[in-house]
Amino acid sequence: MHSLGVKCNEFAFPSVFKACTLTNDFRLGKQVHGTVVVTGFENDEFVLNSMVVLYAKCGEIADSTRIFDAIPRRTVVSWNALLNCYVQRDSFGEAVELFQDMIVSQTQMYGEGVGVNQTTLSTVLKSIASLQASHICRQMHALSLKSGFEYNNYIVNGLVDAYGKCGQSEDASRVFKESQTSDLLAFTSMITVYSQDGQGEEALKLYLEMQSQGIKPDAFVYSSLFNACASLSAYEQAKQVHVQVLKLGFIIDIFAGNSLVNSYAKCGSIDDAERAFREIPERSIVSWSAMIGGMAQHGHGRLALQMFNEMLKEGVAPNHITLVSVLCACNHAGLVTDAKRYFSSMEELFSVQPMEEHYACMIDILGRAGKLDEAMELVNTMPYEANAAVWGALLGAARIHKNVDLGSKAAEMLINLEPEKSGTHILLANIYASAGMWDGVAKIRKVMKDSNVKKEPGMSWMEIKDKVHTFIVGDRSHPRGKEIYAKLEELSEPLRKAGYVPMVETDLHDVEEREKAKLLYHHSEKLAVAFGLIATPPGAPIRVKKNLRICLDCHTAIKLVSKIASREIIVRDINRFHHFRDGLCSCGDYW
DNA sequence: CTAGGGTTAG
Repeated sequence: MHSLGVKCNEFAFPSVFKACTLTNDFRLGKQVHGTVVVTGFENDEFVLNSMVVLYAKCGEIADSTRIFDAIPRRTVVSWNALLNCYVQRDSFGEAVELFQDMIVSQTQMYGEGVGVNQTTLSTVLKSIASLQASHICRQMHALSLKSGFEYNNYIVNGLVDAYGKCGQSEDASRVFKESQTSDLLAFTSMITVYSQDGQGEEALKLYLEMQSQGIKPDAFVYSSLFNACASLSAYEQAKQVHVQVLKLGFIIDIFAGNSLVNSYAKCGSIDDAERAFREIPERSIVSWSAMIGGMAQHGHGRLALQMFNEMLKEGVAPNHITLVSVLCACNHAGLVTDAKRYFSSMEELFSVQPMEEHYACMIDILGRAGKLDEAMELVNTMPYEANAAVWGALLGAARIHKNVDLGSKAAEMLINLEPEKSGTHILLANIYASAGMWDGVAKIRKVMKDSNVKKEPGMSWMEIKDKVHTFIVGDRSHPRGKEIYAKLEELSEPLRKAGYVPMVETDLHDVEEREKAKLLYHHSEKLAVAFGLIATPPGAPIRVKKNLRICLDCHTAIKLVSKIASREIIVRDINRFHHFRDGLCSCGDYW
C-alpha cells in the first residue's frame, strides 16, 4: 500500500499491527513501525498502543516498554500485553510491580476497579501463585469482587490456584464452592490444591463429584490424583485410578507417569513403581529421582545406586533432589564410604553445590554409623546454621548410640526450634530410659505436662479393598475387635518363646508397670498387624501405615511376627518403609 | 484483544 504511493492515515496502523501480532510477523511489524515514523504518526496513542502489543508478543520487552512509557494514556490491552510478556519469561516479581503501577495509573484515569479487566487479574494471579505471595492474595480477591469478575471461570481458577499455592487451601476451597463452577480447569486446580495440602480424601472426593456432575476429565488431573493416593498411602486406590486412566484411553504422560511412580512407591509397592517407571517413554530427571528416592525409602540402597548409575549411563544429569535421594539411599544401606564420596564430589562431578539438605543428610549418615565426632565436625564447619533437620539427625544418632550428652544438647536445640512437636521429648525420654536415668524420664514427663505438650496420638491404618481401617492404642471399637485381641493373645506365647520381652521402660504413660505392658502390647501398629493377619488371605502381604515413627517395641515384635506367621509385613511410618520378612527388617534396625 | 490446571527430597 505504502509502496504503491497510497497515503495511509492513523486509523489503518492499529489494524495492521494487530494483524502482525496475530500472525507473529515481527519483521513486517518492524517495517510498518518504520512507516509510522516516516508518515509522522508516532505520537498517536492508538498507533503506539498497538505497537506495544506487537513488541510484547514478540518478546521484545525493551522496545515494548520504551514505546509504552512514552504513551500518555495506555489501554488495558497494552498493560496486559506487557504483563504477559513478563509472565512468559517467568519474571513474576516484575509483573506484580508493573501491576501495582497499573492500578495507580488506571485508577487515576478511570476510577477504582475499572481500569483492569479479567485478563489482567488472571495474569497477575498466576504471578502471585508462582511467587507464593500470600499477602497479595486477599487483595486480589477483593479487587476481583470489586471489578465484578467473581464468578468468571478464569478468575475462579486463578484465585483457587493462587490461594492454594500460597498455602491457604481453606480460602481456595471457599472461592471454589461459592462459585459453583462446573469448569474442568477450576475442578483440576481445586483437586491439585487438596492433594498438595495433604488432603487426599478431599481430592478423591472432588474427582468423584466432578464425574457425577458429568464433567469429563482430561489427562491433566491424574498427576494430582496419584499424588493424593500417595499421601494417603492408598495402594488399592492408586491401582483403581491407574486402571481408570487406561480405560478412559488417556496416555499416561510424563507428569502423570512420574506421579504414578511416586505413588506406587509411597503406597508400599516398589515393584509396581518400577513397572510404571519403565513404561514412561521419555524419562526425565524427575522420573529418575522419584524412582531412586522410592528405592531409598524402601531400604533398597544398593538398587537405588544401581539405578543412579543407569541414569548417568543414559546421560541424564542429576539435580539437587536426585542427590538427596542418592545420599538417602547410602544412608539406608549403611554405605558410609559411598556417601562420603558422592557428597564430596557432587559439585565437581555434577555441578551441584551441596545445600542444607545435603549436609543434613550427610550428618544423619555419619551419626547413624556411630561417627558422632565426624558428624559434629561437619555441623561446625558447614556454611549453614544447623536447622531442625540437622539437630533431628543428631538426636536420632544419639538415641541409636545411647549418647545422653549429645541427645540432650540436640533435644534442647530442637525444642527451641519446634516447641510444639512432642516427638523430641519422647525421643529424649527414650535416651534417658535406655541409660537408666529415670529421674530424667520423670522430668520430661513433668515438662510435657507443664508446657502442655501433648503426645500426638499414635494411629495406624490398614486398607482392605477400598475401606480404610483405623487403629489407636487399646481401642476396642473395631467391629472385629474381639478377634483382633484374640489373635494378639494367641501370638503372645510364640513371641515370648522367640525372645520377645516387652520394653516397658520406654513407655511414657503415667500408669503402673503391668498396665504399661498391656498398653504396649496393644499399640496401634500391633492391632493393625493382628487385623491384617485375620482379614487377609494366608501369605498375602500386610500393608500398614502409621502417623508417627514406629515404636521400638513394635519393631521388635513385628520382626518376630513376620517369621512366626510367615508373612511379609510392610509398615510405612512417618519417615520410611519397614519391610518385615522372616524375622528381619529392611531398615536394618536403623531408623 | 490480551488469559487458566499437573511431576521428584527432607
